[in-house]
Amino acid sequence: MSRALTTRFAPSPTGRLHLGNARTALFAFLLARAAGGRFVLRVEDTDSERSSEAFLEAQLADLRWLGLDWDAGPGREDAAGPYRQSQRGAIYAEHYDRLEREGHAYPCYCSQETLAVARRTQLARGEPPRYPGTCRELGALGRAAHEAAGRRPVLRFRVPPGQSLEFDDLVRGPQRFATDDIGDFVLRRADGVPVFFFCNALDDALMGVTHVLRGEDHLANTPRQRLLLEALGLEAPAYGHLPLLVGADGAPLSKRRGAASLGELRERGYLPGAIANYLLRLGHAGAPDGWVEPAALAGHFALDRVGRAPAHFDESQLLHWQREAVKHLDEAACADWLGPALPPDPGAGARATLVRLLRHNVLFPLEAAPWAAVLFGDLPAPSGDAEAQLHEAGPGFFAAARAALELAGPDLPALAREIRARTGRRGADLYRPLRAALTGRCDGPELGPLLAALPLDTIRSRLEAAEVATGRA
RNA sequence: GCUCCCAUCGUCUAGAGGCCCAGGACACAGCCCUCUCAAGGCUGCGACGAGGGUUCGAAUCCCUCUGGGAGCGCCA
Repeated sequence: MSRALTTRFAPSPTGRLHLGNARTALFAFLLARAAGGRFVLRVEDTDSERSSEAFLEAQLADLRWLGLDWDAGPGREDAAGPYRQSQRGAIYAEHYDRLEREGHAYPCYCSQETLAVARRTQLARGEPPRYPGTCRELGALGRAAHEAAGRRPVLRFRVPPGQSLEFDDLVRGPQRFATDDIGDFVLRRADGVPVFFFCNALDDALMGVTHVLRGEDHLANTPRQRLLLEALGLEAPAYGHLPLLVGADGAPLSKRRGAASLGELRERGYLPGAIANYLLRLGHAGAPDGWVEPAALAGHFALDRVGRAPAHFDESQLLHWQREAVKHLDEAACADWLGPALPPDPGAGARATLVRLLRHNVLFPLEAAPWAAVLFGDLPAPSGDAEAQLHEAGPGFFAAARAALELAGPDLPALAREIRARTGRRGADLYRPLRAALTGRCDGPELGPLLAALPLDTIRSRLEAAEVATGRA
């Protein structure tokens, strides 16, 4: 029976997720969904020093927000769990024993200083730095001596010499490595903590992962991990290495260089669909030109359309997808999105009115906030161009507008007709000063609905204020 | 230092020897529409990193250079 295609995302909770992580996660998720397979989330928290519960919670929240639901992982345990590496110590111990028993791994007592010196000399000689093999053939006696001296060994994998390793990378094609280019690598630190190479590969195999998508920086790890799994008699997944995401300066995105985290983008009001639509097209061809609904994303993802060159993150592109995302928001979702940025309770139904008015006029919730004041509070001081608009029209215009309002009411077509009859103004000459007086600015939603949403008294007093401000005789 | 990878408009990309004096999207500029902003429509700007080959013909194949990236850890 063939296993369902299974992918995974395996973050370390040592910080917030950034866009590069998000893209890797998204692609893995889409690959699974496109094939009707499974998506697993595994937490690589073996480094208790740097991992934190708070980061873990934040990462899980960010992934859920992006729409990446895992079939197995934290909160969705199954027989292959636990899905936190910090809870898998017994499993690792068992495999360490086996590796050592069968001669695939050996204890190494070399000090870090010794190794650093060796590395330096190798580098100076123009050789690649590699473990010199000092402890490789250490007998029982030698070990006993080190132990007696109180040294704690690391466990090293014995890389078989003289072999050529070949495999197909899911995105980069055929790869070939020589085992002679790979030094014996560490599987377990002296303090007993398992290292990435080991638990990452082992867990993938144990959790039934069939396709691993990860950053290009892991490409050279792949032969080691395949070697390791082979020694354990486990089936290795297929690996695909995604090109890195780089910033405008061409340097890889990293949190410490100010790359925005997913969480920050979210706090700034970006919509998950905007992020996903952008990411789908970053270093990946074949997506249609227009907006793709989140649920349809998987249908547009194909591994063979993933590029091999580093992709630049460009916020103006993200902004475009944000615009699309807002456009495709329904009213309820829009209210949820805008809600937190609006004042507590501008009054019954007021919030819904605001949302309806602003739906197509703002890109971020922050831009909506000032409108709450415009509609239901005191008018902020007019902008410069609004003020110019006011003076261009003059007090007579606003006096006429006030009189017209008493006759026609707040219905824009009727009101405009009445004002036109009294002032001779029409079109832009009529609407723009009206807008300026009513909102204190020159941009914003359509005037008709705006007028209908404003209390009649507010309209009156703002027209009067404009008349006074422009110098009523 | 050594090994490996990558290279088309500002950005994401199409392009797998003639369909390409290179197509699309975003951005930018202009025009139209319009009470404004946005949206929408139209037009424009804009690239095969350089040099050598191979070929009747190269963005596509080969070589060199340049530029960028990755890896070589008791980091993940």
